[in-house]
Amino acid sequence: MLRISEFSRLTRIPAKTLRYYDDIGLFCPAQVDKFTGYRYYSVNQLARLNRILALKELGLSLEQVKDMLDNNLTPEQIRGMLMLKQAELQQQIQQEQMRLLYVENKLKQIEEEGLMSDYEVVIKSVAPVHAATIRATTPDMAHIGQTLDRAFDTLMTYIGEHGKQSDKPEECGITLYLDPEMPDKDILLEAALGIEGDMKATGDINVYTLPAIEMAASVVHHGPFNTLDKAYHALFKWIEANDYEVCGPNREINLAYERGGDQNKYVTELQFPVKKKL
Amino acid sequence: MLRISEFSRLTRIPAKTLRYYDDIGLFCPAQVDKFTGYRYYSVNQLARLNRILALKELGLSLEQVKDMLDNNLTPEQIRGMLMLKQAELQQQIQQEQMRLLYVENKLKQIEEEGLMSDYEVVIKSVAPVHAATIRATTPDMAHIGQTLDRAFDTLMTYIGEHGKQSDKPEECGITLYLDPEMPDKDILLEAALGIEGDMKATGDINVYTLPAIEMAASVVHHGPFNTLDKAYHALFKWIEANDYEVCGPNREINLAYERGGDQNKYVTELQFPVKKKL
DNA sequence: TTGCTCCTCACGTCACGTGAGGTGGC
DNA sequence: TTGCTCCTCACGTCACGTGAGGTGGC
Repeated sequence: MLRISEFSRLTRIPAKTLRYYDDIGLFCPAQVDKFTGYRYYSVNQLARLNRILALKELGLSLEQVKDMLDNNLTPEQIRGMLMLKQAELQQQIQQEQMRLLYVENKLKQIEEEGLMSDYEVVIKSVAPVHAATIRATTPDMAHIGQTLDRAFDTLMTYIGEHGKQSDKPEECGITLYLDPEMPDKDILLEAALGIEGDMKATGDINVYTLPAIEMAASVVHHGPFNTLDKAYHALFKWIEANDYEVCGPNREINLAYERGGDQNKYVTELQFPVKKKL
Repeated sequence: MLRISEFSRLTRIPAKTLRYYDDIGLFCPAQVDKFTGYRYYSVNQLARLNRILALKELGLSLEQVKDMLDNNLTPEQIRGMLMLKQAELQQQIQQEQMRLLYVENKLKQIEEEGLMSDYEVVIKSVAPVHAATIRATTPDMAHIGQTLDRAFDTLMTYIGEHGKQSDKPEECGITLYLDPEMPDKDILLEAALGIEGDMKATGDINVYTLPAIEMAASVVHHGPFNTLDKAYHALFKWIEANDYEVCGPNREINLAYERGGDQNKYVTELQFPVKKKL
């Protein structure tokens, strides 16, 4: 019989850990002195301990290891647990590789642009928006302001007469860009305002639910619209560098906007639906 | 100003998490009602929040994120943190890939041999052993028992006269196999017994410290020596399947052995120094 | 006998999640 | 007014590590 420190030295498992395994009933000493509480281990216990260590190495929790060893599971159950673990590990590896790419790109960015950039891109999901919308075109970005003002005016008037506007800040001014950019072509866009309850559509006005976006690359721009291109640029660069690709029409969300108000107080979120390449 | 639930919906961060970030001083509401304690957030806070989320996505801890945002670190410090994280991630990925391989092989093994095998291989380190040793050769494995008995007898006698034997169970009978297997050649081996303190060498007896093994693939065999080949077989198979390679002389450790005693009570550990391929 | 080893609490870790129980706001 | 939202504890998670304070073994 070996004392805990001897068994610890033999197995290279810290004594504290052996005590812990005893506490949770995973691996108990062959014998415990009734009076002193001293734990005594036998070399025959190495079989079980090695089984535990091997299963732990697979990434299973101690709870799962205990399950596998004590509740003699069917081969099917064991296969099931291992296959689940396999899938988990594959996912984790993917995630870590993504993180690694993030870190590498952040390092590059710091070298190129110095310290932290003004635009931090995050991946988020976007909820569906029940909205009234209207489509419009504009020949170039220089006139987009007027086009949108007119579109939103029409929408507001219509909603005021036929229903109720949503008061959620993220639904109070959404612009969708429907076409991928085409030089020498009009830009097709859709203005949308969230509404509460149902409402009928008429003529130019559509009423439907903008779909949720599972994965949107999002960036927030503070300040006037005429510097929005910087935000777009940062976003494109990030998407490219981190192996995403755009997979749907992008949106602009007016989070703080007042027509004629102080443009420095504007807050606009850009959302691009994306998916991982490959 | 937005209430916590609104800000939570907008950012897709659970309210509980926002409260937690407030608690730890990482991200506090723009305003807190003195009487009700209600938290109020502003869309202008999105800049900081996104910065936090982006850095968190890199795998940094909230503590580190706070550091980077609040203690305006030098670019060099920030680069340092990111490069450290990069190295950590690379290591983690390697580890997970190893685990994945373990799981896959365990699945294969279950298919081939049914449920759990008798031999669980673990990777462990082995401490250096200060020992007296003696070399011997044997023409084939059939005569190894006698060869070793003689070698250990000689050692014991010598140690009894010139020093003191170690009482650590893992040092009471070590056999090293010095040659890679060569058919038609004698097998060269070295018997070693741990000793306490120093001791002079004479003639055939060497006194030195068996080196530590950083990574040893280890398996424990219970029962008579004539079935040890099963343990060897399991070990070789495991090493091969999991992309390790042997990188030094292997050892047999007698953990429970009594000459002429009940062979079913024998416990023997096999240790192969290994390293990862590639 | 003295120092060594072992023992049992109890608390900390990390980023929250999960109630419990209570109060303000509309 | 009623139900909804928000608040603050307090506890749990996972696999231990880190003391504190005390006792048996050689």
